[in-house]
Amino acid sequence: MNIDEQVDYLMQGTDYGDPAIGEAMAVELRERLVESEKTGKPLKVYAGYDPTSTDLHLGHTVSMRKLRQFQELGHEVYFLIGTFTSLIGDPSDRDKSRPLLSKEKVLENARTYAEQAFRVLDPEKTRVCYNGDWLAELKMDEIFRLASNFTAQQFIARESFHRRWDANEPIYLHEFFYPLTQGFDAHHLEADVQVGGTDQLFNIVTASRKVMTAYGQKPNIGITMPLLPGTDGDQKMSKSLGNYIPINTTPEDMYGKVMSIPDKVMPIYARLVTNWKPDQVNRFEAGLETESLHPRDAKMQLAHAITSTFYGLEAADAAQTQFVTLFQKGDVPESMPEHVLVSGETVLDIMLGERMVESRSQARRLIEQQGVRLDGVTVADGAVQPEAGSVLQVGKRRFLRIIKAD
RNA sequence: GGACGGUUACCCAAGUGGACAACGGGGGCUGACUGUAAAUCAGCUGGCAGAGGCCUUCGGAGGUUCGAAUCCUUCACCGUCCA
Repeated sequence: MNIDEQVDYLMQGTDYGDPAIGEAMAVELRERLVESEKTGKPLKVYAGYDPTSTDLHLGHTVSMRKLRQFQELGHEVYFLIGTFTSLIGDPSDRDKSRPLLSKEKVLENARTYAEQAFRVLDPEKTRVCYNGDWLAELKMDEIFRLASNFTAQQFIARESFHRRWDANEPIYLHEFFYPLTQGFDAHHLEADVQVGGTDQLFNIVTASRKVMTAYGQKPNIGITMPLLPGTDGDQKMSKSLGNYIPINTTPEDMYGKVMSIPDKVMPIYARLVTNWKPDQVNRFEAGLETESLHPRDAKMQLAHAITSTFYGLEAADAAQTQFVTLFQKGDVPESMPEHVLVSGETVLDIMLGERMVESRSQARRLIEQQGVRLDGVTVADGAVQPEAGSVLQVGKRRFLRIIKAD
């Protein structure tokens, strides 16, 4: 790829709200790429992820894919785990402050982050770092120096703070420091490029660049990507909203969760979380618009494509087959957990013993609601004693094969 | 430090002495329907027991009362405003 193609490739899919910012960033990126080619020094590219929970999800992979593209072009990627910043909590686009996490919790969450990230990133070309390593060492005078580059008004003007200010809701002082610490990360890493979601626009474009400038560095280039909506199709994907698709799950679960997204967000998913080429995405969207592509088939393609990038083609095929069997044909899956029958056991006993339900009351309720089947026949009475060889189905998704002891 | 307000089930939130296992919404679950785990509609959503009974729950502890989520005391935590 020549430089212009590289710029196009790297700017593809970015979103800045204000197109002027995007153009400015593209120009700077081009300069930086030219320079890198001349000196032979790869660009330092980073994105930070706050370990506020144990799971990375599809939403995180949007920026990770962008990092991956930089890797493909030979640049150096820093996968920054925000062990320090997550203690503060990013106030971006939140209307509530987040409770402070404990240090232990953060470290526990961070433990498998890198591992999960390597499902997208190239481990060979990725450096993992933790911002607690340097942020915890910051001295007060340095923090003051950083803070003196900003005014309270600049922060209050941000929508997330503004809303809270008007609503008389608390804005804690430490929340102001989040963007500063992020800026310090960029400074510490001597980053050329910082990748993040559009909600990071202020943190990256205003805060980080200003901090770097204050340190006499060349400000990093911001690459901001659109936010991926969650499975509700409305709000941004996040664990706390429960509308997320984790990376660390089963292929079947991932496939099914993608199938549950509303039709309207299929194009965004195609654009942000598949490996499809732009013309492929365009064909997909056009197919949906002209209705030459059936929405169900489209979603199946999407689910298959997404699942296969994380688990491989074979697993995606199997997940698809299972989905068709279970939900389109209403059949029983090929494999399922087994339960060794103890004589005298009732359906109720088994449901509870195998933790298919949390309590006997819940089991009773399910039976009343006709949600429990034995070999496809609705169970009317929890006291029924199943025979070995039968299949117990609870709800749509939970299956158990009852086998006899040998 | 002062004034006022708050703490209710997974989340938001009503309830201010009995009819409260606690309105309503969200979420979740089940069923019907379907192209999907979408949308829509209906039901369920503390536990134990099963003909309607018992136990635990409304920040913690104690008290008043035949009876308390509701009143009193006290403790803890939180918020807004004023300093």
